[in-house]
Amino acid sequence: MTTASAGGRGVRPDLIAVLEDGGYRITAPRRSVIAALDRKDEGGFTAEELCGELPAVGRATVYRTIRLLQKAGVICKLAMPDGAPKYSLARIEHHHHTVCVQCGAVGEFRHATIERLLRAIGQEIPGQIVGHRLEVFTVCAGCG
Amino acid sequence: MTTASAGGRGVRPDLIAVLEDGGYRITAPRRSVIAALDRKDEGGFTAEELCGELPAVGRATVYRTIRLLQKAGVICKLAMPDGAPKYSLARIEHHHHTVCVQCGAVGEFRHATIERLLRAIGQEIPGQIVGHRLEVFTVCAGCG
DNA sequence: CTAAAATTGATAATCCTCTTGAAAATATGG
DNA sequence: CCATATTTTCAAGAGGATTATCAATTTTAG
Repeated sequence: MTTASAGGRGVRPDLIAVLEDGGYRITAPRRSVIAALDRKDEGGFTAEELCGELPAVGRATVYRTIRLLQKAGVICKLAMPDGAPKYSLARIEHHHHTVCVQCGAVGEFRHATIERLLRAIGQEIPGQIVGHRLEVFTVCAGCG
Repeated sequence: MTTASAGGRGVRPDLIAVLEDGGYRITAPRRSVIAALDRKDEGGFTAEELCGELPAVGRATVYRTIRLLQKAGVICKLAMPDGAPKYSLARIEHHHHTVCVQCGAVGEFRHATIERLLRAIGQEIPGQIVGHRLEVFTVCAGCG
């Protein structure tokens, strides 16, 4: 298994490049948002949190940038146990999340067997699998 | 693997009994909600949808009854790909969901390997696993 | 440098889900 | 039946996330 949290923090995607590749302009506000994201180490974040960290950037722009990066696949939107939305930077290409039910900290992990398993399931359920979401709820080390 | 949808529709829990066991009163509005749930065959439902089907039952009561059944474990709250909440009746004890990204139909399935896998993951991630959520997004047979 | 095209930002609006409060109705044990 | 605790209702609204508006600003190609 691979974790983004413990030890090697996984690969940090070059978000600027992602925007460039998408044909978007590299503006100061976008740089700010990306810088803030780069500063984030672990744990996921809410849109509002990001807005708070970037008083100089308008809320709309923060949301718009999140959406861009989401479409590009480098940000995932995920749901807390209660359904509240949270975002997390995709450091591992394809991965799943752990969410601490106490503090809300988000981690990433990848487990090859899961992918294999999903393929197996795909052959058994009607219809075609186009995606999935796996969230493991935990009480993290800090909260335990 | 077991599916609730295809073929045998799984076991329908006795929702009235669930409430009785919980020490709750069996009232007419609760019967209505339960009857509506029993009528539901597949696909999950939104709270608002249920309210619409039961004009005689107050919204608050619908929500409260959902919550009761949720706590009792016979209704699951799940999230559509966009995060919108939806509920589904738990016909299979412990299970996961398929969600059609086109029509939103929800199915249930169970795959023993997943449970085993989660246990394996538990030994590798920090903290303690207290739950999980697995949703497989599909384009269902009808929409394909 | 210049103009066209893209982007921003402040605010308010919007959309949703879900909860509240107070009064009226109902289930249930004895 | 009665008394009592539980439940229901309705309407209003809390609360949250996200989006609309649109004039003003900024980027970028040429």
